[in-house]
Amino acid sequence: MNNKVSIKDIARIANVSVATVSNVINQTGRVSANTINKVNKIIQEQQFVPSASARNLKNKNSHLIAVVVPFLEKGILQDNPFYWELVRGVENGARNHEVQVILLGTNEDEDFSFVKQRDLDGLIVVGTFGHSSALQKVMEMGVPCVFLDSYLSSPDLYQVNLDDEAGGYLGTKHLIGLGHKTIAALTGKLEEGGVNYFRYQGYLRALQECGISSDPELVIEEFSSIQGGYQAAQKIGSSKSRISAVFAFSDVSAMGLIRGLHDIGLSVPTDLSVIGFDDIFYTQFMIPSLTTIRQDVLSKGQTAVNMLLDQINGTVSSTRNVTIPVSLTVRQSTIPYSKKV
Amino acid sequence: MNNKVSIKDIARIANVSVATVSNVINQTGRVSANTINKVNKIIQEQQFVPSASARNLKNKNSHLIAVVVPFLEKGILQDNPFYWELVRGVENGARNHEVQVILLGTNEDEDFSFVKQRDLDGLIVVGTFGHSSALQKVMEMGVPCVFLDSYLSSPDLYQVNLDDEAGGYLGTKHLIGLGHKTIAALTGKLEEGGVNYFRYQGYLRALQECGISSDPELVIEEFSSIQGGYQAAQKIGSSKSRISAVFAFSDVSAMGLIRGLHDIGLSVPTDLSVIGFDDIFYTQFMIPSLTTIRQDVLSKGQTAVNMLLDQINGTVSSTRNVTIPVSLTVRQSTIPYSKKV
DNA sequence: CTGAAAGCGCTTACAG
DNA sequence: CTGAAAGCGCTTACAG
Repeated sequence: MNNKVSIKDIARIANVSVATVSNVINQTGRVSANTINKVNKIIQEQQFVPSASARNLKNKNSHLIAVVVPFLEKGILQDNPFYWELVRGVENGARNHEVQVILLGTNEDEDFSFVKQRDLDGLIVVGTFGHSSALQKVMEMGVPCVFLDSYLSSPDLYQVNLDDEAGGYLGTKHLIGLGHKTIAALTGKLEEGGVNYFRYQGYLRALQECGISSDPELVIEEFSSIQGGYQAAQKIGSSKSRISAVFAFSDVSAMGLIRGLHDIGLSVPTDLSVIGFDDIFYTQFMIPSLTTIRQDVLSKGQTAVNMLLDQINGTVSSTRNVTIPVSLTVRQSTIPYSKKV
Repeated sequence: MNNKVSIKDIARIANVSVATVSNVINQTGRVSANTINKVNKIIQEQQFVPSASARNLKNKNSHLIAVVVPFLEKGILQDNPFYWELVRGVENGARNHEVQVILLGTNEDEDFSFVKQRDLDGLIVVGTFGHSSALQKVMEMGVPCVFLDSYLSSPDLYQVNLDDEAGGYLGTKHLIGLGHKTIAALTGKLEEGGVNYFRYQGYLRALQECGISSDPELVIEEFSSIQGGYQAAQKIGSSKSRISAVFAFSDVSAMGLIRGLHDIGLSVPTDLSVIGFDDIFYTQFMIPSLTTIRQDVLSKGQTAVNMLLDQINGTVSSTRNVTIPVSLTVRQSTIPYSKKV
């Protein structure tokens, strides 16, 4: 390629030692103002950029972090705009601190050898579970790590989670407040300790608080995707219970659901009220626009990098556990039970 | 951190030289079967992973590529699921070839010094223009590179583009075939040589072919986003021309448009037909579902990595220019002019 | 078939 | 204030 100029070349041209060049680059040691200027000028002229590999070899820090997201199926990342939002946040946070981010998909049998191989400074792992082997391996390596949406029980771990329980509660309360009593929950897979699990707990709490008994028949565990939502419509349409509202635990499943209901002759919100979760970009433009529980995914990503960098730099950060708040955004897809046709 | 084991440790334990260990790792030189077994066993036991930095320092290849995507605003990546789709494709393609991918946002004044710094094997650059300074810099460095959606005139450059002109043509023909004659184009920014520009050329060609004169009044250059589409609805609603159909050059703008029309009392498709472009994940679940020009973004990303890796490995690849095909997907948002109410 | 040695491009005590 | 030298963990001729 281009015959790269090295610190040696700079030293030769400037008539100083490489140690001195190194010192001006890193602003270490004592160097005279004159030398500093001379060397810097030559660095400019030669467009010299220090080699990350060589530095890494000495320093053991790569200024590289990886964001590790789970694969949907073998070898392909999840088809969910949610991850993009997250990754955007991470890129943004990392950029301001001069570390670069490697994007990596993993399945359960990942051995995380890339961490050693590249001497990664840290890891952001999204959506693991307590029983996952990933967790074990990462802990063994002792590499700085922040877990996202993972709800791990060990208090030593750095984690950022959403206030999922509150979200489940808020959404359900909203529906109850509108006079709905038979409220289905389109939960997605309900793994104990998973994101959906906590949203479900919030749903239950709201119900209980209002003296509405929960009914297992109203819990639909369809896969939390647009297709899952679409299929759930069938079950809801044919339910014996007189469901008047549905709480979908993701916006994408709400979207699929609404279309599914439409296809079997049920309209939102006139026949059923629907509330989603996430507040992805399209919700406010849907017809009807979607009432939802809002979370700030971008800031979730940013928070995660910041925690990671604090950890890497040994900055004392007292909090290992951050919970991102949620809020209710009311739009057109939910109406009072009394206005139902 | 963890006291990493090096090739030296392996050599010591195995009672051989580091050269020999290196040879078994890389399957180079001549090593006896016995030694190979012995060394490999120890490598396993010690969970030895060679240091990428050390290797890179010798070999000058980092097994690292970067995908460079433009920022929306200062420091934050574009809020468009399209990029996630692309990046997914890249990750997938890279994974199979043991290179890892760094995700990087850039603005116009990026100096690309990270390429030298990290000794990147290659670059995938999305959405540049011919006049961009990025292009200049990348060419100067002589680093292997593939441009996506960039339409650069130099024939030496490796490029992957969509058949945008055909897309514009196909969509317009569809509308004309349905009997529409006054067809607005919601183009997004029309930079010459840009993606939207070619879609627009296709639109013009279809019009001309059918003897319909084009009318500049029907071209709306609103920003190609959901908000842009929403705002465009105003212009269309208040147009003097009796517009019966709109070709939105992106699905997201079509989504915003449909909602915007709805808010001023116009329904799709009864009052106006609307066709989009891209076929993003939600289109078929919209109410009405969206007729659109489909492109396979995932395979676009995969194609790009493959071209890049061929280039890096010096594999003879005759084609420097790949054009991804488009197709028309007819759904509910477009109906015959005659059925208009 | 195996090993000693140089060198990739840096940083970091240490001496002066 | 400046420089000589060792060393980070590998690879690669070269000798044997």
